[in-house]
Amino acid sequence: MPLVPLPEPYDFELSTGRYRAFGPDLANLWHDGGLHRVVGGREVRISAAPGGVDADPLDEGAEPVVRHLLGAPFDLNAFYAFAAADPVLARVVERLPGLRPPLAPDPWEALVTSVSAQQVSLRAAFAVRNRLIAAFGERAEVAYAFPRRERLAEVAPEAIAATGFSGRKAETIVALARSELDFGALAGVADDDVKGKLRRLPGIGEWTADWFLARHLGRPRAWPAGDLGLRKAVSHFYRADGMLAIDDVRTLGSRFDPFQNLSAHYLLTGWLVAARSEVPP
DNA sequence: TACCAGGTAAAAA
DNA sequence: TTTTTACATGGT
Repeated sequence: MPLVPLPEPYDFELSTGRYRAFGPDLANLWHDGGLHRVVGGREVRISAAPGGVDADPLDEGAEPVVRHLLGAPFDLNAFYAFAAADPVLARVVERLPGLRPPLAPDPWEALVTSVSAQQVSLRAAFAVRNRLIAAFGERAEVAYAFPRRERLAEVAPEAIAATGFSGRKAETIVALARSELDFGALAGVADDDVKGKLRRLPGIGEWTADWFLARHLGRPRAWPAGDLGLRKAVSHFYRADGMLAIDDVRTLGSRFDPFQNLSAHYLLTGWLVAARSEVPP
């Protein structure tokens, strides 16, 4: 089988939890113990393997996408050494060994995905986004290719709203698709400038720009301070009671420098796990 | 039935 | 300048 090596430790099940926790994601579909995604028009099945993952079929050009999808750019060992100095973070990290946050391989998909999650619960976001994918994406075997930017550039906002997006979000997505901005080129741009360019687009605020840095570009210092889940997680682990204000979360982020992104992912996942085990069935 | 959920922009105060 | 409101859906 075609092995894609990943640095140890790596826990495939734990790391792909995002694609199961809030319902299925038709473009990154958990199916029969593996993660299915369309890469270059062909569906690839990714499954756990010693030393990394198996990816089948693994065409030339698919391996970088798979590696990005699985969060290969993150330096987990450096982060673990860093986290050991913070007793609170250390406890969270110890309970999640091998968690390597997945990254959205495509900038367009990352942006639309974040827009879909603005304001609403992730379950609602997944449900609505799946309808967009089914309506405008192309199905391969079990998974769908995420709708292409060129495709959504030519549809009316009303057609997107018909899949469950608010009228405002539907207009945001069409405007994104039609904008002049080269999303791929943002990979070579500094964090603050990426945020500046994205925030000039209608419907894109700081939260969406922060998650683009965190979940697509994998920037080490990305810290979505305005995120409700992160606010709850940080408040849970670093404060006895009450919820921290956004500005307090932003300030607290410097404590994790230069590992804000990994810290955010570990705190969010740790909080999710803790919140689940608190409530008896 | 209400109310909240990984926000944003525009209106009102 | 700061605060309030509309937005659409899914889960509880």
